[in-house]
Amino acid sequence: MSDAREKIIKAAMELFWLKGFNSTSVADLLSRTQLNSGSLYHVFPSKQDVLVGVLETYRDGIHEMLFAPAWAGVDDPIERIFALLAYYRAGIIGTDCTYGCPIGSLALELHEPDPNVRELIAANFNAWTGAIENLLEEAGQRLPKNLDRAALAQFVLTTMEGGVMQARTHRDVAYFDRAVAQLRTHFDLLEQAARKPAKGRA
Amino acid sequence: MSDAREKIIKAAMELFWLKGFNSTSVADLLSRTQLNSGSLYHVFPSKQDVLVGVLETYRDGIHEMLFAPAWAGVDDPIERIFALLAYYRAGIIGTDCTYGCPIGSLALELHEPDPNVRELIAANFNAWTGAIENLLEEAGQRLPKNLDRAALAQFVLTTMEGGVMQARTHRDVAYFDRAVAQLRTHFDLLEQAARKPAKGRA
DNA sequence: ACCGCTTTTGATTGATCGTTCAAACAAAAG
DNA sequence: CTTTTGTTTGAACGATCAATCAAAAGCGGT
Repeated sequence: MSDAREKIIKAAMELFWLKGFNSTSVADLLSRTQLNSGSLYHVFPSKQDVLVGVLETYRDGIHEMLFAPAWAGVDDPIERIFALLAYYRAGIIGTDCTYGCPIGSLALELHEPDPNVRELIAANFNAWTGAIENLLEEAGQRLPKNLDRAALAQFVLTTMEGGVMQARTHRDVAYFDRAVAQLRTHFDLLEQAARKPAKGRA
Repeated sequence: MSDAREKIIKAAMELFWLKGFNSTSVADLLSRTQLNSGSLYHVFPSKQDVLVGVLETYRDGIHEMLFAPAWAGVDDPIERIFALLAYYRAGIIGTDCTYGCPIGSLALELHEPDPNVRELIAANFNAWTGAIENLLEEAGQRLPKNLDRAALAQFVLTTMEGGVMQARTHRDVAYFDRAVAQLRTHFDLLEQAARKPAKGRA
């Protein structure tokens, strides 16, 4: 079986993340994997198919690669949401505020993406927000009954992506922290509103 | 005086927005402006300096290019915030959900940006959030006294960027709308909290 | 008309891009 | 050993990239 495929995917995951898709050349992938071009093109029809493989790997491995480490030792559903954000925070710190979400960066870098690619990026977002939505449902009556859980789950992703973008741009985690703090306030206010009869909209 | 510079900047603003910086070739700029390469390189030392010019133009023109049209006929400070978001919404609709924030896209596309470029992107974000912060201060006692206005202003940008990213990825404005709706809820809850003695954190 | 300076022309450069393919090689089956 | 099938080699291709530069053209001042 071709372990070449795995080597390429692994290298591509890192290089696309570090340099982006367009700025990563096939030559970069070859030198990183110590393969020859023919081997790559024996496994992947084109560079774009490498990207497809990368996105599929992220999508299929989101639990063991992302959620499992982020949620280790955390059981409370709402705290798991903020534990996930804390996990991204660690990524920001660990890269000297250079961190970018691998999916989000691709989402904005690829301006005229292949339909397959765009749908795979969307599928990654769906896997992410879907897991958050489960946590929100698990939170039950702690949140307002009529709250749109899917919308709030998307909002958590919004906060993460927007916070990462600004932290990276300013080279300062504080921008991410402030975004998370605002989201925490939002959750606090929602929990507060769930406790007493709703007065405003929720 | 060189109107070549203006022509190039104008073309680059559109092409960088449509295709991104890396995917826009100097040849693209030349064919769009009907100039020769020598003319471009007479005015700009390199392609990157065109990007610098574009970012400076955005930064210097943010009021007349963005805020003025978005805020026409809207006076209430908080409604101006949502009028600005509605203006982005119009951009999403007008591009068949292909719209990306010109600055945000560059922020994520450029992985190892020149320090000048990165600071210019940061300056654009600062100009944006600074204007929002002014609106929040203008809102006065309608918001909790101890609310961190700068943090909330950044959160508005976070919401816009994250919402635009998701709407574009899913090719569906609803993702942007839901993000804005969550932010509206957040503002409602804050205004509500400002009215009565604060119970939770704010 | 002439000068000095700015601007434009556009062919050309060398580098790098993604991709190809005939040939060599490896491994398993007959 | 022979054949078949799958995999790797790596030089080469044409396209495209950002950037160059000597020569030509424009132009205000005298």
